[in-house]
Amino acid sequence: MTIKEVSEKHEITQDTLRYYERVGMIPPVTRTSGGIRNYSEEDLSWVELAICMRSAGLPVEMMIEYVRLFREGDTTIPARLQLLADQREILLEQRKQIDATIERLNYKISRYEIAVKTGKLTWEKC
Amino acid sequence: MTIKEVSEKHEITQDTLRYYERVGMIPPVTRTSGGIRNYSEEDLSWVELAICMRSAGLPVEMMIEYVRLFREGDTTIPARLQLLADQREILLEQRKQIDATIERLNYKISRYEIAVKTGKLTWEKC
DNA sequence: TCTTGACTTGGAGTCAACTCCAAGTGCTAT
DNA sequence: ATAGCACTTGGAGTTGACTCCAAGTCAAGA
Repeated sequence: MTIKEVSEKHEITQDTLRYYERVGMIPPVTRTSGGIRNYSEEDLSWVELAICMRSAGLPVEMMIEYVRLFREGDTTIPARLQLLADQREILLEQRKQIDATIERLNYKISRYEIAVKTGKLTWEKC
Repeated sequence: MTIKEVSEKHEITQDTLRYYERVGMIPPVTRTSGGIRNYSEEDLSWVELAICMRSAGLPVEMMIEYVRLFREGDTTIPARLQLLADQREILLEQRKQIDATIERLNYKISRYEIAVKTGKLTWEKC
């Protein structure tokens, strides 16, 4: 699969795909004899994983570390487990924060909906 | 309340508090006759709101817009309602993404936990 | 009064994560 | 075989959100 196809499939720029590879967020991608990227099934799995982690807001740095450990071999399995568990913890925390903010927005929105009918917003400061 | 007290209360640097005010993410803070910040109840509400929105990952830009509308008066109530509803939509989307990533991590972690016992990870590519 | 320390400002610097660019290479269709 | 286009690289530029700094001000205690 060419870089163009991958970029279209995942709605991500070619520049970003090259950037992910350059910084080590995914392992080096398979190339044609001419040096052109030709993403294999496995390369695609890495791309998909990277996009998934990034879209949840996890740092590029953590994926770089994960790939580094992965390429070091099976002895790093406990370290990888720890890394993934840490990131899950961060996401659970982040989700709590988002839920709190959604709740707050729900409250404000309900008050604004009433205000839209009356044309005036009562008591709250902000 | 002084900037020092506010920064300690919310575990945020004084620099960040001044930055929030400077860019208009919160309205201008009450000052003493000598020009020193003296946060009122209302100022504190704004700070708290700003911190809440930021901790969920919403952009500074949107709070600037909200404050701008707020200061324009009651005619902007429908616009503010729209703005808040849009941000809620973004957060709901973001939460979905986080949930998907947590699910993915759960799966990987469970596989790694098995691998830690056997010392070897079977089949998966990454 | 003089010093100390917390405050003020405007502006510059940093960091993560892209995003863009220039110069060069190589497949493909006419 | 040559024009055109998609690809390559290394490196520079951009954006958002802080974070730091220098120079100055002000209130309070020795």
